[in-house]
Amino acid sequence: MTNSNPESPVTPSQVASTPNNFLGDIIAEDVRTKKYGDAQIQTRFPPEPNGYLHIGHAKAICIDFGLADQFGGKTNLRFDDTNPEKEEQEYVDSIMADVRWLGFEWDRLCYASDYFGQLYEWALQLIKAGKAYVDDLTADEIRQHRGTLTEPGKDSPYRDRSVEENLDLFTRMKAGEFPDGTRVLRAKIDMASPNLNMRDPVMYRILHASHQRTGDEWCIYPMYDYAHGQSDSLERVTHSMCTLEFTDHQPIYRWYIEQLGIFPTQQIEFDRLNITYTMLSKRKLLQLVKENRVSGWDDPRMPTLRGIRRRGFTPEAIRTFVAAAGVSRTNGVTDIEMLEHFQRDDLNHRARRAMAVLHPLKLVIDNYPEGQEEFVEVANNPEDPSAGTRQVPFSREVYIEHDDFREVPPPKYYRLSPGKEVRLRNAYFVTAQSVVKDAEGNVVEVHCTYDPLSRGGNSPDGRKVKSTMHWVSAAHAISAEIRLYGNLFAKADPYDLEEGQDVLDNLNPNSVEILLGAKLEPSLANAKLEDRFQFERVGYFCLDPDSAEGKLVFNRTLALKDSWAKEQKKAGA
RNA sequence: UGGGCGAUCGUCUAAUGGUAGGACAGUGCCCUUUGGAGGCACUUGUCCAGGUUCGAAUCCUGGUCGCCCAGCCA
Repeated sequence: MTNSNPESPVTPSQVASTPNNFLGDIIAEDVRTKKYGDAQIQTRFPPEPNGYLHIGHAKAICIDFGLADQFGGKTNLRFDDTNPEKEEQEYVDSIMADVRWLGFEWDRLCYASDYFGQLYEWALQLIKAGKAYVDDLTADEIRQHRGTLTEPGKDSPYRDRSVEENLDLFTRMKAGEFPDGTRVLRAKIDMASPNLNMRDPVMYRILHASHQRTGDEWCIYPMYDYAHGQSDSLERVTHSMCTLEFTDHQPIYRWYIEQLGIFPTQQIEFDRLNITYTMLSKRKLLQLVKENRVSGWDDPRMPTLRGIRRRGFTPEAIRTFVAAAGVSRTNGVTDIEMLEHFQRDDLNHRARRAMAVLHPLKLVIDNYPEGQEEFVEVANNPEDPSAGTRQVPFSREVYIEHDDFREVPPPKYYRLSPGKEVRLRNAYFVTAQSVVKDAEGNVVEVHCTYDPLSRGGNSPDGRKVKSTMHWVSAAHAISAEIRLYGNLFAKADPYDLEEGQDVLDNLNPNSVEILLGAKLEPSLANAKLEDRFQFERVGYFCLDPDSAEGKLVFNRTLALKDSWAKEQKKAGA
């Protein structure tokens, strides 16, 4: 993937995959100054297994794995599984699969729960050093004692218990002698700190809950803030990248590391990925699934990796997009068009072309012999000659897109209309002659004549046509269900709410449109899952797993850019 | 309001005291057997006010605006 030879061609995506950013600058400097001696660069991707990964995680993954790779280091996948009440094996499995799908492989597979024993020992050590105490205050009382943003907190009345009493109480907490919520272990730091995170943070809470990995071995569980920094330290993570909201937690991690005298990991924060028309709250995403507002975590409208994968997005495009969007410390919102651009760019180069008519209109070629059929040769991908060609059947009756014929053409309309000659792609020139209408006056059939000399799509006399249209032979067409997807949210900023509204009130009511009458060229009957196609002049599509024997379902990944639609919009405006 | 973080084209992001550049979006033209793709061109920006300096997006001072923090969530 890296290219050190300046003479050899470098593709734009390669350039985009190794951008300069402030994280790389920091690591490069640390490598230069040998801050960690001869130790390799070590990073980690630390998801909590309480939901499916989404495009925002993809950014973190690309940063964690990408940066380590760039500097010859390694990356661990570590599950931050310190809250058994929210975490499930299902999520662990999906996260591993999704990381691999994105194209990354971890060095070590770790769990914060691997460190429960060590963390407990360290807690004992802190108690013995007079740096931690058991607090009997209720959650409510602890909150009240914490103070506010502007007022300092108050010491708990249990803050000055003896080491012996703390040791006794904490070991009994572990032994299961106390009910949930009755006591916690807290770090003795500073109740007056302007950083609320430092006002004697809770280290352990009592939770008689079964953990997906440790079962019932523990009934006390460490808080994230007590577990995270030490987990990094234990894995000798040199650079621990995380999102901006954890900036205020750095002092806690450092405090534990200093008190314990263990390996000092360096944490560096970066901005979260935000995308227009998209919502990346794990909690809200869960709600969408639970309330059946979408078909599941893998609904093609979901911003989950599972969802966009089913929609037809590729790991390559996601990685290119993440790199292009960049990383900084500003809170911004990236235009979803940027994601779509890199996905189209990727698919344009790789996707096999096919012809599919979404809204069929029958076109009868009056001077084409009845009962005759022939095959025309079509390039599988004009962008890639090595993709070869295929034979597509042609006959007297074909389907064309309803929108490709206008009885009364508007200005700048290049497609078929009475008396106008156009090209049926790779086949023949045809000229519209007459129409058949139903009782309501809708055009239901168009009759035309063709020029037999224009076989393949060119006339020997050099005649030009203004438009080329896709088509499917009616006699050979296969049917399929087509699902057209749009943005899940109606507003660029889903959180742009009226008083009393919820973000889910901004869901786009038209985020999916299902077409049942589409006609496709027969070769599409052989489509397999993960195959990607460009239906020419329409968009990029992939086979949906809902497909079954004799029942094809295609998802539209993205529509092709449409300058005619833009033209119409301008005319209408 | 206490603390932390941040502010560069419409959007995202470079420039690390020395020509404000790229990508996306937009506009126009060219090309085209996909109104796709491609090519060319164009437009638009350093939050504000002072200061230091030969020279400031960058350094200093003071404002303004935005984000995060008061879970026994992560």
